[in-house]
Amino acid sequence: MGRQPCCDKLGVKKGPWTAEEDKKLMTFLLTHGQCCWRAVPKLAGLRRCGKSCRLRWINYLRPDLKRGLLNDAEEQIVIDLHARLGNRWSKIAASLPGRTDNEIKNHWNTHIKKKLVKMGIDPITHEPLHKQVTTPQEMPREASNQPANSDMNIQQINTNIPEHGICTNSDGNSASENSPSDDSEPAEPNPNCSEEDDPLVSFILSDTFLEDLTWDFSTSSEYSSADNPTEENSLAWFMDCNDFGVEDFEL
DNA sequence: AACGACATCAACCGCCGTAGC
DNA sequence: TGCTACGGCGGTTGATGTCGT
Repeated sequence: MGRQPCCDKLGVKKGPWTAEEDKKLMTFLLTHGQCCWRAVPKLAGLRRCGKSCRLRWINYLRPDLKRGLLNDAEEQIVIDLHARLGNRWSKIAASLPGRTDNEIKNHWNTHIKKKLVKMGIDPITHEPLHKQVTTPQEMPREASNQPANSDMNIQQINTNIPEHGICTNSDGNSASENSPSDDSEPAEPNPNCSEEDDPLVSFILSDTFLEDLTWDFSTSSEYSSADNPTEENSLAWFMDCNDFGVEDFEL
């Protein structure tokens, strides 16, 4: 026998979350922390699937989330990382504190994609649209919606592939815009645009940066005393960070 | 003011890798 | 060793909001 089922489908509520459900989930998680998601709905008194609770917390309730549209700098980071990583939204989100993979994915599909197309850049390959020559050999890659380097692992990507995107050339355009990568092979590192040349990219891709993303809300000094974080402090932090008011939770 | 088209985004679905039994 | 649940991920959907006519 394996484990017990994740959640019995019967009696599990779906659809938009109510303020009361949010309150229950948030209070539970702030009090007990994240344990096994399967147990969360039961312990928190929710008729939801554990997966649903996890998603709600990560995408909406998590106190360290940023609100609002991505700014230009964040957008540029997304574009650059997408050029390297493809649709690995969670990896991209890990480089943007306070942003979720879902949020970035949505923003990509609704804003950035169109912006790139307007600029004449293929949002999938990040190459100029007019250079797109579809050969039979290239079809599978396009069909899989992956960039040329998608089969490389992250380490390879971070160490081997050319760095282009945020880096700008002398015209002020992003290097990826004018990338002469007509061949589908991983190009040699661009001497004019390397990771080392771009401190922002270098920092984002460094282990130090990623390790700093602890998301440990309880350690936020502004809203919790350093040695004794309380639920009240956490709630205060949350209320400051979210655009709905206290009255929504009837607190 | 009413309607349809389009845009946005929260949430669901299904798949995959990992780990427990 | 194989089965199964868990956690996580990316793709997709549908409800809602906004804009144009």
